[in-house]
Amino acid sequence: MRFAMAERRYDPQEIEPRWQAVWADERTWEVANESAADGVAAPRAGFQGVGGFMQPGGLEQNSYVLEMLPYPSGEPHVGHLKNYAVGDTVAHFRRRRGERVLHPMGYDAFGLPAENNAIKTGIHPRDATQASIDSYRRQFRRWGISIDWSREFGTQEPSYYRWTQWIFLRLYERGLAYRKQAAVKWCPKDQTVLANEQVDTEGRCERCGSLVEIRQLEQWFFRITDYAERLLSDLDGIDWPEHVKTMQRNWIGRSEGAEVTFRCEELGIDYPVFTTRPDTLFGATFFVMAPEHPDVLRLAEGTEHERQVRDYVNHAITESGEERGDLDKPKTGVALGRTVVNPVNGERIPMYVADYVLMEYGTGAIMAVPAHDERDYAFARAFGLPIRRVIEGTDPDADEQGLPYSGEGTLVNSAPEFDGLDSRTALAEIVAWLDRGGKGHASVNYRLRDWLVSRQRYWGCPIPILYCERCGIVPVPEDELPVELPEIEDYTPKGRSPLAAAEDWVNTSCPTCEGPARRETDTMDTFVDSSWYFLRYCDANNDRAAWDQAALREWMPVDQYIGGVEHAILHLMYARFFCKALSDMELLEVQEPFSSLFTQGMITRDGAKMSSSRGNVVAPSSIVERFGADTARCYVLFIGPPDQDADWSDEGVEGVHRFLGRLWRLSAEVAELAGPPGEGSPAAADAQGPDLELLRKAHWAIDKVTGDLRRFAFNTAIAAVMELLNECRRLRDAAGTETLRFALASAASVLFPFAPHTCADAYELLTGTRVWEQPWPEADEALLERDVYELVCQVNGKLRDRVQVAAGTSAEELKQRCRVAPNVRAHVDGREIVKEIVVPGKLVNLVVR
RNA sequence: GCGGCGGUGGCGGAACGGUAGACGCGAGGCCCUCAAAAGGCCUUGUCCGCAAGGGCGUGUGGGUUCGACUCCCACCCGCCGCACCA
Repeated sequence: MRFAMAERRYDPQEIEPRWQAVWADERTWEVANESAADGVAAPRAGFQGVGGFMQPGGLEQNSYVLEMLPYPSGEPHVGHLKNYAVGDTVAHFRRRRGERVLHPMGYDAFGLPAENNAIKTGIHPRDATQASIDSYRRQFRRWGISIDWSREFGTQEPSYYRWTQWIFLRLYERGLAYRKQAAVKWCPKDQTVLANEQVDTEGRCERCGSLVEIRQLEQWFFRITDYAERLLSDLDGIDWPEHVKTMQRNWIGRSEGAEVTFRCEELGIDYPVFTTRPDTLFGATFFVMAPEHPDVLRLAEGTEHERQVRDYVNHAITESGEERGDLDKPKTGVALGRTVVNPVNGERIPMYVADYVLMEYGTGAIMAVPAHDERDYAFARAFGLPIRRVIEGTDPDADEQGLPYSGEGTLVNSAPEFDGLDSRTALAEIVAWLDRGGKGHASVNYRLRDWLVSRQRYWGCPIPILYCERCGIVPVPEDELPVELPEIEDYTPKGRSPLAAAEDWVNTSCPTCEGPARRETDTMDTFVDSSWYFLRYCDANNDRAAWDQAALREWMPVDQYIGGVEHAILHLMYARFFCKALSDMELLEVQEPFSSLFTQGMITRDGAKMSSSRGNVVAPSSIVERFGADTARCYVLFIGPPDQDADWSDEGVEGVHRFLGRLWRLSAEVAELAGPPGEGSPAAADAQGPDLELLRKAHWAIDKVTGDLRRFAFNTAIAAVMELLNECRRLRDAAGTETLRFALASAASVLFPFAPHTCADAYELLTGTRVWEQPWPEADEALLERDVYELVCQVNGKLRDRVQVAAGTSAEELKQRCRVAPNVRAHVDGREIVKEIVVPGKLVNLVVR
């Protein structure tokens, strides 16, 4: 036994802070802007910068690796740990491959939890937020994440939100920020309005779960709908998970069709409707408006239905989204006592109000074609309205009972010039006919609504707008930015922003006419703050501008973005919109912020989401204290494929910890035994026996980890290093110390992105050098191929034997070797070989009869 | 209802159409120790068999193939989106 066992203890609590101090002192992970003469710190003199050694010509590629910024509340949870473990691994891997990597950190620090906490405790949101930020920063540093801390900021800092306001004003100038009166979604618990995206399917606030109410309010919106088409089509060009793209496509909800005008002759008003099936126009037998439609009451006024309509509308608009959205409930509605004229045939059809028509979509009114639409059909049956078939399906059997039929087919009962046409042709011709007569036109409709950004809350970015009695809406002049949040006494929301109570702050004078003016008291949706933070990182310390274009050119777009799938629509769509809008203003040169997106899966415990109410929360800090940061990081990556959900296991953590301990201890022992590094590196050419075997395994592992890192298969990458270490342990007595040194150094080198402290330490013990300054190792192709391998011998596809053969053995020879293998003979004897399949390097399959 | 993802040992999970179960956990046996902790060595899909070996095995049923966890068809189950979007 050459090695004394377990003499040295693996002590991450000593190792990890030691290396963290080196990286902090030397500012190892900072990158300077090449373009910049601004505030971004340049690396310390004398330090070459990571990657510089790889491409002496200075040809390094810049790359930008970013994890979604955290909302700081309390201390980070395991979801953060996984998020930053993935990002840091990617960042390290890219650096070692010669890229200059921008890997910054910040905090999405405005938001309701801090404000609600202030209401409860009286602690200023600013102070509570600052405490959380400090705690997050402390943890991230303790995790050893390779952050460029010189670019850190929080979105609540005036030096940041000054530029959020500046962007708001740019959007306002362009007409992309506007104010309008609308039916908006109001959360009664959070006491603020919400954007459509922030209300879930059941009509609940995505933050607190309360059922939202609808209110008529005048609010600020961003005109994201102007970008619907580009937001949709540009999805094709970005490397994002398909399911995220699908979710965005569904959310944007593009549909092609036509807008057709129906005229109410009694009142002389035109009502356009959107339809995707203008080919069914002749089948329209009634007309339906949403209860929220502004004309409904006016239409019914003076008719015998007035009272009924009024009652129905009142009921419908107070009904919750959940009740109204119930698909199983029978259709309800009330006749308006008015008619509209179908433009294609001049028919007068009755008007109804019904809650199955939504004000938010299309024009808030529809033509109803009961024969060819399920919902209209249900309504027609309930109200005894005529059903007229105008499309005959292609399937002749399904016809008579087959209503409603929503497929394509041949037109019937329409007009002589259209009857007999197939629905597609008819659709085009009918639209053309409408267009000629000024009765309609082809049209594209989107489900996407404009982004409501006003919030009636305190702890957010003030909207930089004034209301002047004389001049109306006046933007705050740029040189007066930021409009800072005033100090207030009472955060309690009262249906309007708490800022409204800050009289001294609210009352100001108009910059144009110098008359009295009042400040906008709403703050911005916090998703505004996070829609551009990745731009600010590129030039984080610029106090003259939001950014310098040259800085953006250097880093944007983000090469690899990493975060949770819960932002698939919200943040990821808003950020895309900002990019497009800013680029139209020539403030930015990219159209898409995130070239490549990775969405990590959730970590659950006992199959359930971790939450303090369930009491199943695993605090990363407790894991780090017990096992060290490297164990915590490796574990969350080893647990399974990183894009899938995974269940936490305490035993699994211990397993990873044992592995890191074995790696470190064996490295320490080999380093001690082998003496100072440098001399006698193992030459592959003359290695043989166990040395060759171990060398091969090392190169195999290098190759495997490299490939796995490229495809984000972190779990199998770690498994490969485990295999290499197991091989080192198996051969520790048989192989030479230099071979062992090489094998262990290789293990430490490729595991460094996952477990940077342990690997930096082991690597230094073994080689006397800093692993992060070494280029990523390359596997020796020659050593990846075996000179002997195990040939699998199958009979009728079943494994019957294995034989050792030399690499390069001919197919004929392989067949022969297979045929004579003892257990193969037992299965072949007395039967006829009808076919022999040879897969060189793998197997031979004998087909017998 | 529509769309997406998934279903493999006791558990988490591996497997370019080519040895199913890598790696880890757990479990069992053993070593070290006065003992414990830590560490080390071995076994571990399942059934039959002393063994050699054989049968069965990747949600279900079909198909393609010399060969299917992998490809095709039809289902079942679970999770996640979306859903009266005209």
